[in-house]
Amino acid sequence: MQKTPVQCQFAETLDTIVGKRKPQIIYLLLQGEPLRFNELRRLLPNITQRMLTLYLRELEEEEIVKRVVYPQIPPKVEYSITEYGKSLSQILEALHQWGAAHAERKQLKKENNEQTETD
Amino acid sequence: MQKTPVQCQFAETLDTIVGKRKPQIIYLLLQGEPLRFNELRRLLPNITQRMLTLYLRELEEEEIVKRVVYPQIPPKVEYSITEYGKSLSQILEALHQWGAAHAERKQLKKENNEQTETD
DNA sequence: CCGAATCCTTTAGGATACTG
DNA sequence: CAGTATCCTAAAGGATTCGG
Repeated sequence: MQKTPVQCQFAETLDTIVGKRKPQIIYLLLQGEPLRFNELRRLLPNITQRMLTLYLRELEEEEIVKRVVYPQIPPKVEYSITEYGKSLSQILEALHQWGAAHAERKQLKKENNEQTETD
Repeated sequence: MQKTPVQCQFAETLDTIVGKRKPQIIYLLLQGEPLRFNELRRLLPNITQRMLTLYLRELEEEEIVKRVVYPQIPPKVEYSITEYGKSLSQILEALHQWGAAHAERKQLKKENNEQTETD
């Protein structure tokens, strides 16, 4: 019985959340309100139907997101976060906060460079 | 003055830590001990010199990792985590733990499927 | 409204050989 | 020992078109 290597732990998690706009999709659904396909589309600037569909299928596959089809004309499909998906909340928040701090730091560094260049 | 969109916060962070073995490199250096190039190579199964170099350069660029060259023959270079790099610790831990839990869940699900297939 | 199917471009990652 | 330099493949992302 082989212990799962450290490497895989990261890979498992990152495979789940990595993708150009996957984190944002999860983040939007973590707000609690179910969202329809075209609502998500509007909230994700310039995303193609293909990519949105792909991301949602992947998230559905891993039971992060629940897909509910209302059999009516015109069709209506709602996506919402699952209980399991909510377990990603801390990670997303951590990523979000670090990103903000990082951007700030970059900005400061840039200003410092501009400062010292004129010395 | 435009507010940084939510999307970018995730992108900033993920750009920093995403890569097939980047998280593991950070994780290894977070242990505290500086590591030499070939030590890292040994600790990262099957990584090529090229990829290790690339990852390290990227991390150095973002000041996550500090590179120290000892001018001697044969050459000696040590890589260590920076104070700033340590701020990634929580994120890495969170990813690590979720990955472990996720793997466990997957395993349970698989067992359940095998169970119900024989009903 | 919510997709599937097809085709195309870009990038990440790797194999291999060479060097101060 | 610690890298560079080339070349190559697979996968991610995207543009566009079609359909129930």
